[in-house]
Amino acid sequence: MIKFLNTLTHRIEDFHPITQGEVRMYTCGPTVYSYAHIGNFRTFLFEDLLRRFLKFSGLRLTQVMNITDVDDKTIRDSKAAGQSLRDFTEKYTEAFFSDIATLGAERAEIYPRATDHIDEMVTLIKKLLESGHAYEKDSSIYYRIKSFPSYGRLSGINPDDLQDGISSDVDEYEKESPKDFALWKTAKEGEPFWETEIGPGRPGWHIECSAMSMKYLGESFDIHTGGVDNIFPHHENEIAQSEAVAGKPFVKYWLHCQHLIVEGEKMSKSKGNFFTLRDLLADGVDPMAIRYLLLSVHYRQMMNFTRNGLEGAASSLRRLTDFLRSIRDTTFVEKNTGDLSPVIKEARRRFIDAMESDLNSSGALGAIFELVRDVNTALQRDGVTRVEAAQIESLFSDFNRVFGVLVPPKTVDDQDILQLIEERKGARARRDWKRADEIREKLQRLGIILEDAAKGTRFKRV
RNA sequence: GGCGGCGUAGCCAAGUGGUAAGGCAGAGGUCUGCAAAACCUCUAUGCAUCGGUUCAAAUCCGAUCGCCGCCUCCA
Repeated sequence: MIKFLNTLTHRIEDFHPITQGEVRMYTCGPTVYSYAHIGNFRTFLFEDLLRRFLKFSGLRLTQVMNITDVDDKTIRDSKAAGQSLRDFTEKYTEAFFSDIATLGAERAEIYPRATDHIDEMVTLIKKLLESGHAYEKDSSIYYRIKSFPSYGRLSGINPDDLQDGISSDVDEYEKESPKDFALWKTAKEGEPFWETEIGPGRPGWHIECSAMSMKYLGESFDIHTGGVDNIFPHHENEIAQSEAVAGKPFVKYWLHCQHLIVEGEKMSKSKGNFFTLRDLLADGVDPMAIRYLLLSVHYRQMMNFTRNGLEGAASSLRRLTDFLRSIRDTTFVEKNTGDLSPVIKEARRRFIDAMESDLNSSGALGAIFELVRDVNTALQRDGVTRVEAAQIESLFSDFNRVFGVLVPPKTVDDQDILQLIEERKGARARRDWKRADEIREKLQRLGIILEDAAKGTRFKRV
């Protein structure tokens, strides 16, 4: 049974999709005004892990991830760049797709752009105006929080307790209550706007997610995710908007990913610890090590992203890939002293149990690594049978369907490397260790590690 | 001020009542021409501190200390 901690109830709950066998999920996507940073990717990869595990569990899945391509920041920065909003956001949208592909994330079914759904948003706003949940003030339109009694349920915030800080009202527009939020912002000089039935202007941030999620997933759907910072006000506002229109529960399970810090400090541009994927790749970091590291810590746990951790993740990953290779390279035995089948079965059970427990990825990895040790021990002692090897391959294949951290080894059989290995083989046969070591060292300088195994010499890149 | 989270070895981290998973790093050993990989052994009588409940607590309760988040359209 899959269980999730539901932000809405603060409880671990059994997961029962609204329609049996089918999951409809909305994951808050990027605001495309710059390259996404490592913290953003933690959330996106958490969503990818969730996506993969739901599918692995046999559920049919429709995932929608929005692209926010109009808001204060995209407008501000496109202006600064001297580009149209569309051209500007297109650049970062493409960068986003390219980055998540590098990190091995599967594609969602639908990636709706906010600017392609202005009509849907206008329709919602009109309904909110008609029902008295929204009001117009100086040509902008606001949501009246007082009109929605359960406002604050998700975040546990009582609107009356909110500090009326000066900064909470950054808009110069007038509102009935400072806590009310903008659904529609009237057109301003020099800013993009849409000519609509509710006047010229642009949407507020929250309404896009209500409009697009309901359009593609229906008025009630199963899962909605995002970073913890979205709980309030973004997701709270989405609930208020959507339920006021539909009159039924908006989302059944809310899942929120905790933030990360970098080298023990909150990530910020001024501290210089603000990493994009490109920064890390330029530093020679393996994207799969980043993926592994980000997935290895439970998603609700604050994680500390460090250089040290990245190196550790790369080593852990290498242990897994080396293990798989030794399974593939080994000569099977007919019979061995210990039957591995129950061990493999137990590892699979523990892996799935952990993942079903609110995506306990650390526990799941623990199960995999224990199997690795047990099988390596068997390999050392006896060897494995063909049947056992097939069971291990099958488990690892399932593991990788969920984690997606093992990439097939590059099959670039570099002719020069093979030739040098062949030459070294001859040298070793002649017991010409000097020449053999020269070749090893030469290749090592090129990042090629030679390993002399029972079945001959093999190489890997570091 | 309001709401919430966290504190487990050098580092990362699982474990929410039954006697401390796992990974990385480190030390010693086995194997190997050397090396790598792998394996074996070692590395927390203890889970921030102090009390309490219990036959039994890292796990439940209370207090204290420390760190952090949200309440600002930052994942």
